[in-house]
Amino acid sequence: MTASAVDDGAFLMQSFEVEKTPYFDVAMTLECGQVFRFVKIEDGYRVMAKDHIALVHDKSDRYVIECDDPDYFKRYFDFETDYALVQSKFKDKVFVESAIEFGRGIHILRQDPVETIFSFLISQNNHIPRIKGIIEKICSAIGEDKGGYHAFPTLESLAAQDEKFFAECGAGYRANYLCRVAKSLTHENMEEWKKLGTDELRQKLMSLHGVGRKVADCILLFGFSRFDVFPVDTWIKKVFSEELPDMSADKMSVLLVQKYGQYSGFVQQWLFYYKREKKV
DNA sequence: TTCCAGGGATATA
DNA sequence: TATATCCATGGA
Repeated sequence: MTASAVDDGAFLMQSFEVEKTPYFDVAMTLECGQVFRFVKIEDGYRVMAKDHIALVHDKSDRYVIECDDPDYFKRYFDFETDYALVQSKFKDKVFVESAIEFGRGIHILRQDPVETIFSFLISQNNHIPRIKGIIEKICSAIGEDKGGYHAFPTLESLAAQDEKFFAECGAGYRANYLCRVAKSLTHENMEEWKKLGTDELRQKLMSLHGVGRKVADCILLFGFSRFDVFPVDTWIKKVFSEELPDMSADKMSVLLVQKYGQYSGFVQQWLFYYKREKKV
């Protein structure tokens, strides 16, 4: 769908602007693998998040963000964090500094916890283009029709589906995970989960069928804004294949959090993007 | 055509 | 605790 096709939508009543700096780049932020519900439009991106939508227009000196809820997207894009300060903490790490130079404009999005749980369940052993397709099919099928786009489905509507539904959306063997997790989450209170410490919250997440340490850490980072995590996937394994040979992903994750501390999540994302995009 | 992907569950030792 | 195998699917 083109921008003009949705420009007249009743949901795009407000807009705000963000000055361009080296520390925020919409393309990097969306394309770095942390989020799956966005499409490229002529002058920027169309972003769907939970039940919200935004059109991000890339002007020469600024971004103009048309959306249904400016407060939601100001928080979503994380304009509060001082990324220059975070990046300044890693000047002495040679490889990390190269990765920062390459992905300087990445922000860690503040995504909806439930949407993040289902997105990263689908992500396991899967390619990013296909992950996007599966999520889109699920949203189109059972997400609320907002007039021009579909919201991410509510937990109730996800829990009402059987395994066959998720399989027909292309989820493969993960259909069983999605179905079971939807049903078990209806007994949980996300607001209470948000109050938990990182380790305790990880245990909660890993108790869900199909959620291991890596997926739990992605959910912690992107869905609960916990930065003291270091998700280790196939790309991060490649980054550390010489430094940490023959080490399990879980063990590597623990070790890397010890090494990079409270800002581990940022480091992980810079390295992931650098390795995957630049293929170094 | 084969390989591989933002892995995890399960069985086995 | 550590390792091997299986899992659906489609992009490259």
